[in-house]
Amino acid sequence: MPKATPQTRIQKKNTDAILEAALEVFSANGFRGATVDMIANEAGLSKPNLLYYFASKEAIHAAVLERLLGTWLDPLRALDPAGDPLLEILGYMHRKLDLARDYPRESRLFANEIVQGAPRILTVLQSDLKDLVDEKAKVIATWGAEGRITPVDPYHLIFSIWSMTQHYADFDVQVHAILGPDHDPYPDARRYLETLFTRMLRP
Amino acid sequence: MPKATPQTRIQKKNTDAILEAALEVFSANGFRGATVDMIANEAGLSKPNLLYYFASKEAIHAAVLERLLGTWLDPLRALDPAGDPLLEILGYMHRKLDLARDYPRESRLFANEIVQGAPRILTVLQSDLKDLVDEKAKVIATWGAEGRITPVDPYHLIFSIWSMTQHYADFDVQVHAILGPDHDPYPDARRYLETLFTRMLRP
DNA sequence: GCGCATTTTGACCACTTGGTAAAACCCACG
DNA sequence: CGTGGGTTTTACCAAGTGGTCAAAATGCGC
Repeated sequence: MPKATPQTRIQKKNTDAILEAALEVFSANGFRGATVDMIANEAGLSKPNLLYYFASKEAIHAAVLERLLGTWLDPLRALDPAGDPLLEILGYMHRKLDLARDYPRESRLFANEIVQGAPRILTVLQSDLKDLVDEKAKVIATWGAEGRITPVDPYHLIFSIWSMTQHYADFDVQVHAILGPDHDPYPDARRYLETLFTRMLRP
Repeated sequence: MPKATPQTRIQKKNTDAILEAALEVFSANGFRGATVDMIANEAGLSKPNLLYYFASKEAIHAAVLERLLGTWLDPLRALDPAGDPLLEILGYMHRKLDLARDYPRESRLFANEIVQGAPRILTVLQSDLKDLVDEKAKVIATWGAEGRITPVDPYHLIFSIWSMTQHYADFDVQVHAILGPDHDPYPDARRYLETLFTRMLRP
């Protein structure tokens, strides 16, 4: 087994290839639908070789999730209590929409996990995510109480930003089934969501 | 193999039990995560006995999906072009939210299927669903053009209703990870979504 | 170019899984 | 009764799966 922190050039190259391949395969098939062989194949390695770098299928999945978690939480972390309320919320929505457009596989990976009960990340949701959301919900509630935006339930405001932006990544095939396969939904989505949040929140 | 349309009392009882069990198991584990044994067990039958009623795992899945499709499209079908625009859209949103609350397994079944590329229902989405959405989008666009509601992109309006309401069923464990396991989110969600759509759409 | 640690492979295993075959069972009807 | 249709079970595959292991191949510092 290689050391905990990859050191040699070849270790870094292979672990990177494995994580990239695992993201591709897990996001497209879910945990149980993915096989170690698929991931090894996608990474250009043999199955035993892949298992030389990661102890098990679970371990690969955990590593992929952990690597993504930061990226996934950053847009909310960046919501600035000192900024202009409406612009801050619109900015958060824009960052999440960009994330859905640029990292759809990551979005689908989380979606797969959570739809099936989040057995592998529930504790992280209950600690890190909850703490972060509680903190930012308080900020938004204050803005509402001060009359700087329309007072709305801050938790459900955050849920609505998550759901509407991630929808374009997670339900991508449904969106394209309706709008046509060549239609890029993101420009219109951006305009629509801007209108929606602006009209709802502007005092 | 039993006839195409169940006739005997015992056939009806067993096919019903199988479809109910399959909904439970498929929605909780996805297609590949579900096993025929799990479904048989949940239905109180042996595996070969279950396969006496349905030719294959795929056949069970197809039957469950088909049975649900009507239920899933009805709320949009009921949107009345002759009604009051804002009330019609709010009514649609309410019906979808009630569906998420009362039929979360059905919602998750679709979510699982679509997140993984909808391999088994893509054609239905491209025909039945698309036609219905096109029709209702035209109605909403007319309301906007007539100034009876704020003009917004009707397709993205429909997407936003889907995503925000289904979020409470599909991402249920995440919602509860943040709000606490005993918190019922639906009353607050209803108020929030009413505010959101009313403020966005009221001319 | 030598020797050692790292990396890769081929062969293999135990277990799960979807599905089958045929015998056994049930039970309404004559 | 008893018999014949529908129903259920027992025993069983073949394929696929996650994972192991020892040996072979390959770097890489000296």
